[in-house]
Amino acid sequence: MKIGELSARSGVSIRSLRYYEEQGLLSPLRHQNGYREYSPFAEEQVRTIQFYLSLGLTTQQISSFLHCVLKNEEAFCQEVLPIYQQKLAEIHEQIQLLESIKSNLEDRIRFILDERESNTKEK
Amino acid sequence: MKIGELSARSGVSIRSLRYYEEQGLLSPLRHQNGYREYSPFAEEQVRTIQFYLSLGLTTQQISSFLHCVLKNEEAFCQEVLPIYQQKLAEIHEQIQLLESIKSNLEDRIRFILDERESNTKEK
DNA sequence: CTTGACCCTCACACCAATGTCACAGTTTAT
DNA sequence: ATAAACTGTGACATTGGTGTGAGGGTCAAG
Repeated sequence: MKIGELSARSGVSIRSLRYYEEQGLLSPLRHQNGYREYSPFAEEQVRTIQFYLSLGLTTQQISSFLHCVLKNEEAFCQEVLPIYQQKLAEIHEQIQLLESIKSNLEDRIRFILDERESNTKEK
Repeated sequence: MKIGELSARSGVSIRSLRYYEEQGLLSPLRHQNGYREYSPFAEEQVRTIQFYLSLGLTTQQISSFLHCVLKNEEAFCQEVLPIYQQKLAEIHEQIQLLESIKSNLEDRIRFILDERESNTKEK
């Protein structure tokens, strides 16, 4: 199938499909006219890529194990676990930061509301 | 004081001080030679800016209320509360997203480890 | 007067996936 | 045959605070 069809089937923009190829995640054949020809498996492959992207992995990380996970169980691919663990640590750190900002904001919002209330009563 | 001193006192890079000015957060006087002259209050002002930035606010948001909070109690400045609330909502959303990724990663890590273990026992 | 330490402005780089043009060739349908 | 619908490459924009460097004034101490 050609790129437009793959895009329609997978819901991923043509731009992104070309980008994935540039990053080594897809390797469609080429027709003599230069058009990309994707195998029927490409659709699932694209969904797999999208899934890993949704976990916050970069195309570079994905490219390091995609060839393996497409042919095997994920658990079989040694490269995956350390990347997951590293990503989990990053996520954890980001959550910590956001939680601390959240507390800070909540405190200050509460303070402002309290302040307003006491000023209202005061009068 | 000149920019180098303010930078040293506040711990904020010269580059950032100039950027804050460009964004309307600081308005130092200028000497005839073009050098910026900061008042002694600038140090606290810069710390205030840094604090709001650490809450994840943009310079644009900060500029909308900085003039007020520098002269009044924060609770007095009407512009602050809606910005805090909006920011809190964003943070909340981001945390939700990260938490869902985190669960996903944890599940998959657990699965991989389980898989390895059962394969080990199997043999 | 010269050296070194400041200061100035302007501008590109960054991070990374995606959107969006511009411009051009190909195929398909009318 | 011509227009519409695809496809190709290339390149810039996005986000926003900060780093960094070029190229050039200013000033104080030796």
